[in-house]
Amino acid sequence: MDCFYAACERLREPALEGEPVVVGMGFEAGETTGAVATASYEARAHGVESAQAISSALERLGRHEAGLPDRETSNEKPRGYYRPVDMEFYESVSETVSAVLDDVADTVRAVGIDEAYLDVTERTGWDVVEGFARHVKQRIEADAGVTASIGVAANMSTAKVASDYEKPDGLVVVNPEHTEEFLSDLAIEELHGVGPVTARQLHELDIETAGELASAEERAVTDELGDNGRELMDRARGVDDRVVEPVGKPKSLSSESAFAEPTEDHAQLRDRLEALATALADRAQRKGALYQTIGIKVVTPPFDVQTRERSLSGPVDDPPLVESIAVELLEEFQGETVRKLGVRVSNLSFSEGDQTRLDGWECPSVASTRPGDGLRGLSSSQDDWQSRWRQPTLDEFL
DNA sequence: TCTGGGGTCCTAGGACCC
DNA sequence: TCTGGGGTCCTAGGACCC
Repeated sequence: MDCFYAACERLREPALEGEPVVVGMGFEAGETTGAVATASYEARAHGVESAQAISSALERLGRHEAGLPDRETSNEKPRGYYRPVDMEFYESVSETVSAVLDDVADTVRAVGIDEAYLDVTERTGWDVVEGFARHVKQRIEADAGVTASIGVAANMSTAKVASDYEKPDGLVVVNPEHTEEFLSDLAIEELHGVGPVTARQLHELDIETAGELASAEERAVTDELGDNGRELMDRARGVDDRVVEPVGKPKSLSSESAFAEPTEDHAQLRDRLEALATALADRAQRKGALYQTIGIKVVTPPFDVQTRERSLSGPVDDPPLVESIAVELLEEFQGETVRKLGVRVSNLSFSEGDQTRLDGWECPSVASTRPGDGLRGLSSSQDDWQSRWRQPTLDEFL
């Protein structure tokens, strides 16, 4: 989808059509930290980009204040419309789009909220696929009111590149026999899977385009990039054997948040971590996910990411335990200045049916844990709990 | 580019097992 | 106790993506 969040905002606020629109976190009153999630092309023209700090975005593009008369004159700084992220609304639009995709494709693999791969092998043919794709675009626009860019190719990685090639509202068909030709002049940065690090490594090998990567000496590339290098060379050659499969169940769930001002106040850190843990455990419960590993993420200035995790002897749905383990893992960072915290559950399994609660399995000492309880109390109750879950040893079994 | 939030996959060492 | 070969799981970190 093209500038999906901004397109959604225009859907319910048509006056934003043609105006610079910026959607992001931290745009609401009282918030100071945040970043751009999506900028419309009009906003991008002023240098506003995804992932940009809100302060930088505002420097480039001022903000229309709601309710104030528009006093814009030619010599005034350009202004745009800033809107906070509203995931619920975007998800509802996304569902409408998904319904169209499910209808037109054999298989759909959703990638995030605004992208998908479609296998349409059985629905169309190379001679008529352009018309087919145009039809899909029209149906998306008619049903959901937002535009998509489509790339058609013989495999996933080439189709992805093709879809980015003519954004917005693009439609690019790469016939199988033209794949190499299509890719040859492409900057390596445009290949899916090449980020800043890989791009730098490739530049060091004097490789600038997909065509150069395709014909590079394999040894040189794999020495630098390992297996990933071989993979990227295939992609650059238009070779990709992956099959379009629907996304499965999530493998991990996480919740994180940044502080307006980095802090070393451990009580404040713990409070934030507990709130994150509670929200995360709640989300896992709603999704029917059991977790066997609980971890935290601690980001210290300038941007050092550290993670700690602990695995249990069996999968659980136990919100108080998520909280107590997270807090225990945080102990190690006592005294450190922290700019961002996160909690994660992984090693997920999903119960049949809609099991939302393992009533009767809760360990009483954990259940009775109060906010003021000491950590030692928490960890010993966790040991109790673990002993209930541990697989019997051979001795016990015999 | 001074950096939000939610994910996936890969690597590498260590513990442990047969 | 100067030690093969194959394998799994756990933890921490890193690159990348939307």
